[in-house]
Amino acid sequence: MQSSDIGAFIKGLRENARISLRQLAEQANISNPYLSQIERGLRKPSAEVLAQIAAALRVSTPAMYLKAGLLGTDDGEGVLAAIAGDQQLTVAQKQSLTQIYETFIRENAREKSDD
Amino acid sequence: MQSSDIGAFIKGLRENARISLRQLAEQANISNPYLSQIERGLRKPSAEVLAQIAAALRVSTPAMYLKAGLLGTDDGEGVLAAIAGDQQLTVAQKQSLTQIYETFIRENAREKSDD
DNA sequence: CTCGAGTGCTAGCTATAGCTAGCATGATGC
DNA sequence: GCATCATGCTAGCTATAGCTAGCACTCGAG
Repeated sequence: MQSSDIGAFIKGLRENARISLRQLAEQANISNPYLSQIERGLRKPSAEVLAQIAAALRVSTPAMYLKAGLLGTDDGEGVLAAIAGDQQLTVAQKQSLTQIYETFIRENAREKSDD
Repeated sequence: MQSSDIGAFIKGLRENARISLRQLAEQANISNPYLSQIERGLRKPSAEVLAQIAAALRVSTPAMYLKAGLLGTDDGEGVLAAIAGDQQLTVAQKQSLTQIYETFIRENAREKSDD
């Protein structure tokens, strides 16, 4: 995912939400010229700014980070991040989910190598 | 989690790993003065730098982000979104994980209302 | 003693994230 | 026509992330 793609991603979400660039910038608490530059790929926003935009667009922060390349998809970090950060889960439940997830990944990797 | 705490967290991991500041900086591909400043809370590293340090210390990127305050603990829908977006999972596995997650949430909600 | 290697740090620099002030354009109402 | 509001954008600025050059210190070997 290149930085220009995160800009297009944000712009697409904003247009789907039918709000103007200024409205989103205000809701995300960043300046509208800066949001314009982000959408056009002229600036590379920090994780904090991405999190603010994600909140304003009602997208989860991990999903936004995934799109921006700050979390990878190859080693299941997106899922593990979300499990780790979920406050509704107990520690034991987090461990269970993590182990189940890793078991699935191992099965899939084994099936792949069997091909 | 304040930024000075992420510095102490990194320093603690490094000391546990018994490597020098220069060794970690080299493995993380950042300058050693900068790593020194990060550990002492004088600089606020970007998510990319945190990910590099995490990889060098063999800590997952999401765990590092959590410590740095870049991932929160409140967004529960992130788990479902991350499961849905994970390319390594089959459709059946996604359904299983989703159901298990939702079961856990229901159990926790019921226990809460019993209190 | 000196020298070399290792350690962590300081000072000052460059590049850029994110901002403010303000512009250009279009639409609407008088 | 003008004024006002909304839209997205440009230019130039400030603060700081991250760097290089080099310092001070410790330890061990000769």
